[in-house]
Amino acid sequence: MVTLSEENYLKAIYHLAKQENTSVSTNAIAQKMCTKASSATDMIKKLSDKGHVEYQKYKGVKLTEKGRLAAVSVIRKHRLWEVFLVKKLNFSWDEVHEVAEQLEHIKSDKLTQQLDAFLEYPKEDPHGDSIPDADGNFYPTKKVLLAQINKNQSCICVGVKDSTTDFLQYLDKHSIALGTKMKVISKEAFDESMTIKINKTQMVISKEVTQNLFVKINSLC
Amino acid sequence: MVTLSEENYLKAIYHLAKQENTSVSTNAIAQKMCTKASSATDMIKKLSDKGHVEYQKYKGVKLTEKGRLAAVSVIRKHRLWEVFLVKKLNFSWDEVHEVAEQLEHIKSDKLTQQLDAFLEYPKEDPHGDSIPDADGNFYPTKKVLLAQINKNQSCICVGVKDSTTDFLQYLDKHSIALGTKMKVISKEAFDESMTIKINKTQMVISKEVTQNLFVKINSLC
DNA sequence: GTTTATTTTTAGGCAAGACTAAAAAATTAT
DNA sequence: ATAATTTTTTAGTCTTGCCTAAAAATAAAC
Repeated sequence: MVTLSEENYLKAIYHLAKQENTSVSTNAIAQKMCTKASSATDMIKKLSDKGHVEYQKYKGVKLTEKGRLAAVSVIRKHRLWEVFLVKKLNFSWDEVHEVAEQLEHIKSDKLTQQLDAFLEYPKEDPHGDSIPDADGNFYPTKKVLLAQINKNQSCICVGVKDSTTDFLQYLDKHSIALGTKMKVISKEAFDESMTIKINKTQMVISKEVTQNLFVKINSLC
Repeated sequence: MVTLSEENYLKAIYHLAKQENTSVSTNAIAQKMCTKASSATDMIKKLSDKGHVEYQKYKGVKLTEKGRLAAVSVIRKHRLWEVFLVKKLNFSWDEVHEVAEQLEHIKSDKLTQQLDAFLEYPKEDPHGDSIPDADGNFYPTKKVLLAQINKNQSCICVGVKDSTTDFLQYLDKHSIALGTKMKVISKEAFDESMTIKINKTQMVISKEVTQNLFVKINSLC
């Protein structure tokens, strides 16, 4: 049995290591969890005892396969619930995270499985992040930052890098959502701003936006 | 802020007092919560400090209006989630309770409200129990036990009194579910068993069943 | 290659929620 | 009405997850 707190630490470690299984420092974990380093050390010992991480004093931690699966299971649930909230309950991008943080800890294999089916096996959450399958495997999409798209190329919004409320609200305000198609009209060398066309309307977006919006190249047009 | 544990105690007290606001004993609470009386006393003090119950030493507790609303809010969420699980995720009667026990503690007014709308404002959960509205008001259905239905009367199954797994599985096995229409063919004075007709098939059911199945009289036939 | 700064760990405490054992109040029986 | 029994409360402990302060290990600076 893995506690709620343990699940949150595992998730934090997973995200800090970002797929590669690099070693994660105690301080980094403490910072991500908004606790003190001593609290992180306590939890690290517990996770180590339970076989979720490999731990050597002063050397940081690495997730074991057991720990990775536990973390990915939580991430899978989090992302499925986000899809549910947006698709079925009309939540907007910036409202889902907090609730999904709670829902991700519900323990019921049948629930997760049936929810997945009910949502018709989505591959990505509303922020464009890949949803792992029940075995913990990801099928990542080849998303790139909008900044890397060339003039006259078309693309589809598939996610965000920065997921702060400010940015998500900016996008909502300018009618940019997951699945929105856009075409790059021009790029300014000076400030790296970009003019894009969505439907019939053109708009200028700053470097900050182009570097935080993930898109998939739309090969159809 | 009301903790998970506090919510569970409030719910237990509410159910023990069963609508009327009668006084509930420490022992009864402890038993319902599967803890010891001393633990119940501890929590009672905390709930009293927070204004959720009126408490006098050795005299038991009564819910305050604040406490009642907190309890009903949890019950509302529990029952809405049960409807969701059965209607949308194909859970059966006897599988929902455990999961709903977890989901009922998710804190998000918007979630509850949107879930209610998504389910099209159900009035009853899969066991036939009334779902309170957002203000904590119940609109109870006039359900009666099947035992009280007269010969040749028709009725619709709306719930169960005994919600043990054994009973729910018995019902599943005999194709009796929420909404199932049935007609009383005959009643035996000897053992209080009953012959009922569901669709075209007749079956004999024991006193134990008739006294644990809630039905609504079907005035249409 | 010491010395200084940073990171990490240890040690000792605190609050929540549970427990056991014993004391106090209330209830029941004689 | 007093004795016996049951219920409830108190007192003291335990575990989880957090904290602060101090010690130990590592890393950086000179």
